Amino acid sequence: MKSKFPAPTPGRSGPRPGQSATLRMVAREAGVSASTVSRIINGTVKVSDGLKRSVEAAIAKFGFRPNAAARGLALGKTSTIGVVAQAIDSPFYGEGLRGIETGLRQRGYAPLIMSGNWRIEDEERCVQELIARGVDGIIVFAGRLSDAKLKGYAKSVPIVVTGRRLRAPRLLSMQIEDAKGSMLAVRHLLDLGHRQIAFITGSENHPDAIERLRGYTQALVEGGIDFNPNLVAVGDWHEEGGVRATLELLDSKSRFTALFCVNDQTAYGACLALYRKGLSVPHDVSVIGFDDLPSSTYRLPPLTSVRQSIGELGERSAQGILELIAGRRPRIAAPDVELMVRESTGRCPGS
Amino acid sequence: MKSKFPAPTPGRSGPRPGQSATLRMVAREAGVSASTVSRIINGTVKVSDGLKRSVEAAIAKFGFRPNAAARGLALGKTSTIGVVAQAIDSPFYGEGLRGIETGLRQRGYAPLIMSGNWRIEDEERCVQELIARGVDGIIVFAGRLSDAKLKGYAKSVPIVVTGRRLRAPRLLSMQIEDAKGSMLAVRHLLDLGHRQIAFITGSENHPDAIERLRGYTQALVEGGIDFNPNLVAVGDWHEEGGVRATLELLDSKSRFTALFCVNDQTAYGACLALYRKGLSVPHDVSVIGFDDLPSSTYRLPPLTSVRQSIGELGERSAQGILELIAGRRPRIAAPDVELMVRESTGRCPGS
DNA sequence: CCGGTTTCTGAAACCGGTTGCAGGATCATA
DNA sequence: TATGATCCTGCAACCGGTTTCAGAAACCGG
Repeated sequence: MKSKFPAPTPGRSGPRPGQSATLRMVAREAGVSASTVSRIINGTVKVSDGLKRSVEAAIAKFGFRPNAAARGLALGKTSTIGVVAQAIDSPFYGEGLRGIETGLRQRGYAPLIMSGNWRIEDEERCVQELIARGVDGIIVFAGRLSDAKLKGYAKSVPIVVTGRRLRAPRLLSMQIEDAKGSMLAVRHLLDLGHRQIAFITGSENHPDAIERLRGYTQALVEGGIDFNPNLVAVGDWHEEGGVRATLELLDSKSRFTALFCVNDQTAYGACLALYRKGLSVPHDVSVIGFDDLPSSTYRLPPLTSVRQSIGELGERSAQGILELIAGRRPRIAAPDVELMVRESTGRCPGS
Repeated sequence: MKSKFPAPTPGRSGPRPGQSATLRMVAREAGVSASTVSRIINGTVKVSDGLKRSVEAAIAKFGFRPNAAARGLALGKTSTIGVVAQAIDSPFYGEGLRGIETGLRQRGYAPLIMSGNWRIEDEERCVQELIARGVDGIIVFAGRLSDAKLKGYAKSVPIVVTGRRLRAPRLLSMQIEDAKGSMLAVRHLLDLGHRQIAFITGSENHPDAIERLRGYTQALVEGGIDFNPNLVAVGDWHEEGGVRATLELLDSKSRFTALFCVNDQTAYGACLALYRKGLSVPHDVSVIGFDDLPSSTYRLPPLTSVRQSIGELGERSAQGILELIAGRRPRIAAPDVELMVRESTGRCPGS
């Protein structure tokens, strides 16, 4: 009953030259059964010292590493966490992914990253693909997927989602304090004597953008200033949108001495546009961003920004998903926002 | 002979609420055998129309997606490509990873990304871990691992490595034309009348840094200028190193009117340091970077840089690894370097 | 109307680890 | 020394797909 079954010949590549060793090969080499080797590797039970030594020798000899697919199949887990990002190449996501990787690595998990490209259907495809790949959990980093869908998916796999507030079993959401961050920024500008403060938002219907706009208006009102819709322009979260929106603002009749941008990349664009128009930051216009990307420290001038430590958020997401997997109900919140004052903001010219 | 074997109870989580359907469940529902369902899904053989329809109905009903671990085990492949990056959060790698993901996605592969953190031992751990996870191939994006090790690993799995030239079976290397890029940059500066051109390198023993330095000296020599070691400073590939190195250069007695940096991030730091010292770019000093990161277009002033389309490099790496997996010997080279002239370079003040 | 194809379909082996159960060896106790 | 408790280890079932082989059904021409 050994091998009536002919070699399966997977694909056309044939048996690999360096074909990795199997558990049974190690077992045969060490003169024990596969179960014993497995138990030694996982430390499931104690085995006699002699055996242990010889098995370890055999493992070393073959350079054996248990096949993850087989192990995953048997255990029903893959030690892999799916991550849905939106654009793997944006500095924002880069930092978050680093945090996630760091958080997962130390527990023996690895991230399987996919990009949603800000498209709801791409995102959905990602989630399904990840589930099919049997990830043990999914982290949705700032997605667009509907709450209902997310809850539904949470039935088949634990989910951590950032950027919204949502309660469901086996799901953890972490909301950045967008409004609070905006208020910090605007208050800082008010303190500097600015009264005409413009705002460049992201895509108009994006929840984060909406919240940040809300914080902006609220802080203005608290400062006794009327909200002026002409001082709000629409960007696209990227530098390009920042340039465009800033030019629009400058072309409109409304004057402003300070500019608060929905994120740092938008602020970068804004600074460039101001520079093109011969305006100096912060002399003529103060500029504040949101996110505090690492490179903001090195802008000219260094950009004042609302810090929301994305890296930390990533690490916490990782921690959260692992807790969920362990069956616990984690109570983890996003890190606090905080204003990093640098050189792109200064006293209002006239004041 | 149904189930004398008690439920294995994987972990403590028990059977999941939304436990995904299995092939046999679908088969039972459709009144056929598992083999038939498998064949229909993979299109291995033709089946009668009626069966096909009812099986598809059953699949849809359960929302069935074949378990990737099981499939991987049976097929001996995982449709996953391991990627060893160095720092997932650097803009450089971000762009490369996007390219890789794009290239893989369309062929049904997904990247499993790990960070080597520029440490050779981390990198090695990554590669081993990836192999254990049964990836079908590995892309090493600008690594430090020795050529010999790499060749060794290539015996167990196809490898694409960027940033060096190396020939081995089942291995494809793609070398960026570092020296050529440097020469483009320096020649541009020479054309603008600069004669004192400084250079900030990366970590001193890094192959890319060495090559870029070589291109720099060669272009100088061709321009009839002696190489002056006092005009070379050491950075760390990051903004911080650029700042430090620039300050060192300024403090030294050697004057310079142009500054070529080993990469864009270093150039960002250099610009900041110049700004701090009251020097204007490009009025007092011209600055050129290398990589042409997306954000370089939006620097103040927009940075002149040697473009080496990392995204394209990533896509080609993806294409290369898939070719290797298919058993072919791809002939793919890195994209050409090209100088993007922007506003951080201008005519030499005195000329 | 029958033997020979051709086409489908199902049973079962297999991928490579994990683990419940049971049997043998070892040890302690009466 | 007999006997029950404790340890250790091997057998074999199982995870969930894939694939070979063989048998059944449908189709062919003679």
